[in-house]
Amino acid sequence: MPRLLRKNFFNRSVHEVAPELIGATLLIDGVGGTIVEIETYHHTDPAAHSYVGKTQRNAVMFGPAGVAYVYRSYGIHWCLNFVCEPAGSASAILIRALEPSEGISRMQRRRGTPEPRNLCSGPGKVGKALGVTHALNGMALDAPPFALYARSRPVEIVTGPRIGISKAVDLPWRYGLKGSPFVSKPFRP
DNA sequence: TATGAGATCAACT
DNA sequence: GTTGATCTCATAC
Repeated sequence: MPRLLRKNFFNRSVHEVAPELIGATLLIDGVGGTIVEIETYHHTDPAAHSYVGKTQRNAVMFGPAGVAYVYRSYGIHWCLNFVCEPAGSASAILIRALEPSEGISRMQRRRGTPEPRNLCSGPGKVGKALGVTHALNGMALDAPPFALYARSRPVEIVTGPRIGISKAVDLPWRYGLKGSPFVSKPFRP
């Protein structure tokens, strides 16, 4: 049986947590799969929502670790983050892509496409496929509807610059599962 | 394969 | 009024 990740798993720096999340399994209401791509954001990072201080939108980033931070992206998409580090550090990990494994038919229905490689290959797609909404903002990651399982075998990790940002574009804070065809964009060798 | 527009909203200038 | 931690579809090469 896989090991359930508890809240205190997130009570560390995003850069300690991130590599351990690659290969872990994320389910929401029984739907999801293996995490293959994430990005980290930190309060000292100009690209982070929390960089400019606490606002109504990013408030949960300033609270305890081990909860979800959900925000509306481009007015269209819901994007899911995991809040890390002790309270007040305002850092989080953006879930960018999954390899679908559970509830695939529900994801196909929500996404309107049958292609497994296209179900969760981007933060907005993950949000839609897993039914993420604002209602999940601030909710604990170790209680329903969330379920997070540690990876059961070692994985090879690749890193690179983050995607879709205009500040701090060179920081290599994008993490991926090496060779996975389910990432949002290929990692440069 | 690559580039561009439109969708749509909260935060910020 | 402008800008995004984006995606899809259309049109062009």
